[in-house]
Amino acid sequence: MTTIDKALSLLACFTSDHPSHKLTDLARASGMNKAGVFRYLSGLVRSGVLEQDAETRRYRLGSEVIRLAQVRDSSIPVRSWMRRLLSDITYQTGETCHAALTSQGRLFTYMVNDSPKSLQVRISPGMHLPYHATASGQAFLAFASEDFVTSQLSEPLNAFTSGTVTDPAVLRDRLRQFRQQGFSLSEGGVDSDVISVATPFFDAGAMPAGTIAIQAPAARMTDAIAQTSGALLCAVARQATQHYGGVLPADFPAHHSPDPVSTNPVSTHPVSTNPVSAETLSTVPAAGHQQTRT
Amino acid sequence: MTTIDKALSLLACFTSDHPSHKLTDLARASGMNKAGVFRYLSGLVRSGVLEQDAETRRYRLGSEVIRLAQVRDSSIPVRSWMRRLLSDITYQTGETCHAALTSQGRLFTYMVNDSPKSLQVRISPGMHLPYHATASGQAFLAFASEDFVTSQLSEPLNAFTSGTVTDPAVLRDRLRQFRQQGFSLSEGGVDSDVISVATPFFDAGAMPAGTIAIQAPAARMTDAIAQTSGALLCAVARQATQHYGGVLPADFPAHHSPDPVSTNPVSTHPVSTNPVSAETLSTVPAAGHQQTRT
DNA sequence: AAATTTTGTTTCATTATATGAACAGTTGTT
DNA sequence: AACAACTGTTCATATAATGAAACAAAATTT
Repeated sequence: MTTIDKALSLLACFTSDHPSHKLTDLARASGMNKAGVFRYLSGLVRSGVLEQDAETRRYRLGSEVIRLAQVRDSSIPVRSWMRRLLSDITYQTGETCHAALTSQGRLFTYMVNDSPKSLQVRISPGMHLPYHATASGQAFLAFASEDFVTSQLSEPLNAFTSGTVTDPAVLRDRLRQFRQQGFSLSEGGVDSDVISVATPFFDAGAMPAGTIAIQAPAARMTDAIAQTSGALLCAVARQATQHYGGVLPADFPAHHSPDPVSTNPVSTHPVSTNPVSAETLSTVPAAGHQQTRT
Repeated sequence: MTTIDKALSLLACFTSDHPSHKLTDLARASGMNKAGVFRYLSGLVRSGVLEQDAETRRYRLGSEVIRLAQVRDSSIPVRSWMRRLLSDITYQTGETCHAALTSQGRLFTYMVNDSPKSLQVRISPGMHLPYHATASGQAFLAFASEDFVTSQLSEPLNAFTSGTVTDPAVLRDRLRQFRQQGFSLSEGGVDSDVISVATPFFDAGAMPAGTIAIQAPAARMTDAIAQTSGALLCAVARQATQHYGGVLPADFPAHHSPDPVSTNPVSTHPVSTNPVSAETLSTVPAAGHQQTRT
C-alpha cells in the first residue's frame, strides 16, 4: 500500500453522516498511526481537498472538491439531463424519485426530486445506500458482475426494519427476477411503509454506473402502479444510458410499447423549460450512439 | 515536497478547459518524472478521484469527486441558498449572474443563472477566472489580504481585449475604489461589449470566500444601472456571508436603505418555490449570526 | 484553581518506500 | 514493414515515510 493510497483512503471516511472528523478519530477509524494520519491530512489540506476548521480543529472537505465536481460535470455532464429525467418521472408518477451513482464500490444518492404531494418520501443527496436493503442497491446488483454480488452478499447484511431481506439465498433469487424484469422492487427495506422501485443505467462496458429509483408511501404504491413505474424506469434508464455514453446489457428488457417517455426523448412538460436549470449551463450534447452489446 | 503533495498537485491540471489528460502531457506539464506521475495517477485512480478511459487511456476526474462534493454541500450547504440568491438577482435585474468560489488561490465559476433575454452573456460553471481581468476577480482582490494582492499582481497580467487593465498601479487604484464602494465594475476585461459588476462574500475570518457577479451586454449596462446593481449585490453579498457562516469586514459599506432584498431575506418570487430546487434537499438552516468584525 | 486527561503537533533515528533512467509492450501512422 | 508516440514496468539507489515518544495546548475533572 503506497503512501498515496493511505492518504486518500481517509477520504472514504467523509460521508453525509460524518462530514467532518477529528484527527484522533480518523487515526482510530483507519487503524493508522496518529502522526502519519496527521501528515496525510496536512497534505490533503495543502491541496485544498480538505480544510481544517480554525477553532474546532476538525477536518472537513474543502472547496477544491466542489471545483473538481464542476470540472467532472463539464466533461461528463450528468447533472443537467439527470435533472430533466427525474423531473419527468415525478411529473408522470407524482412520486419522489432519485438518482444514485457508484463510487469505490459504494452507491450514494446523487440527486433527489421531491414529490409535490404533502405525504412524501424524503431523502437527501450524498447518502450511502446499502446494496441489500434498497431497491437501488438491488437493481444495481441485479446487473453487476458475479464477483461483485458475491463480495457484497458476504458482507454482514444489517436489518434496518423487520422487512429487510438479510438471507443471501433469498436475495439472489430476487436479483435473478429483477434482472429478468429490468427493475427491482423493495418493500420497507430501510423504512417501513416505503415501497421503492429502481433500475440501473449503464457505462460503456455495459456495467451499471448508477440507478434511478422511485420511492412512494406503501399506501400509494399498488402492484399495478409498481409495474407501470418499473416500465417507466426501464425507459428512462435507457435514455440515461444513452446520455451517459453507455451501452445496455444484451438481456436488458425491451418493454416495447408506444411509451410516452421512450418515444419522446425531449420532454416538453413545464418543468423542463424552467430557468433554474441554467445552473449547469455547460451541457454538451451527449456523444456516442446507444447500442446493445451483442 | 511530500509524495502526497506531488500526487495531489496533479489535480490542479484538471480544469474545465482541459478536463482529461494523457500521461505524457501530465508528466511534461508538472515537470515530474513519467514513471512517478504514472504511479501517482494509479493511486488516484485506485481511490476513485480519477478514472481512466478504457480505450483512450486518458485520465479524467472520477465519480468520487462528485460524492465528495455532495458531502461537502451537506455540511456547508451553499448550493441551495446560492441558487435562490442568483434567481433573485436575475429576477430583479433581468441579467445573467453567477457565483464564483475560491480554491487553492484560484477563483472559479460555481453557479450560473442565465438571463431570460435573448441577448445574454453566457458563461459556464467550473471555469477559471483571472483576477486582474474580471469583475469577480477584482472584487475578490479588493477585499483580499495585501500579500495575496501583491502575489497576484506580480503574475503576468494577460490582456484578453484592448480593454483589459494590465497596469498593476492602475489596478491597485481601482481596487481601492472598489473596496470603498463595496463592489467592482469591469468593462470588457475578458469580452468586449460585456460590462460586469461583482462583490465578494466572506468566511468566518472576514476573508473573501467567493464572489457574486452580474454580467450584461454593454449596451444595457448604463452607469445608473451599474450603481443600482452594485448596491443590490452588496445586499446579496451580506446575505450570502450570513448563510456561509461568515463575517463582513468592518469597512464593508452599508448601503442602508429600504432595500427590498436586504430587508426581505426570504424571497417570495415565483422561481423560489419551484420544485426543481429539490435537488439539494439537505438544506440545513444556516447556523451562526451575522456580525461585523470590529 | 490545580490536577488530570485528551488531543493536536513535532521530533528523530530507523526503515521501508519513492525515485527515475532505461526497457518493454502497445497502438497508430507513414 | 518500419517508425513514431505513448503507456506501463523494472530495479538499484536515494530519499522520504514511519511511529514511538515528547511536547504543547485545550478541555475536563477534582
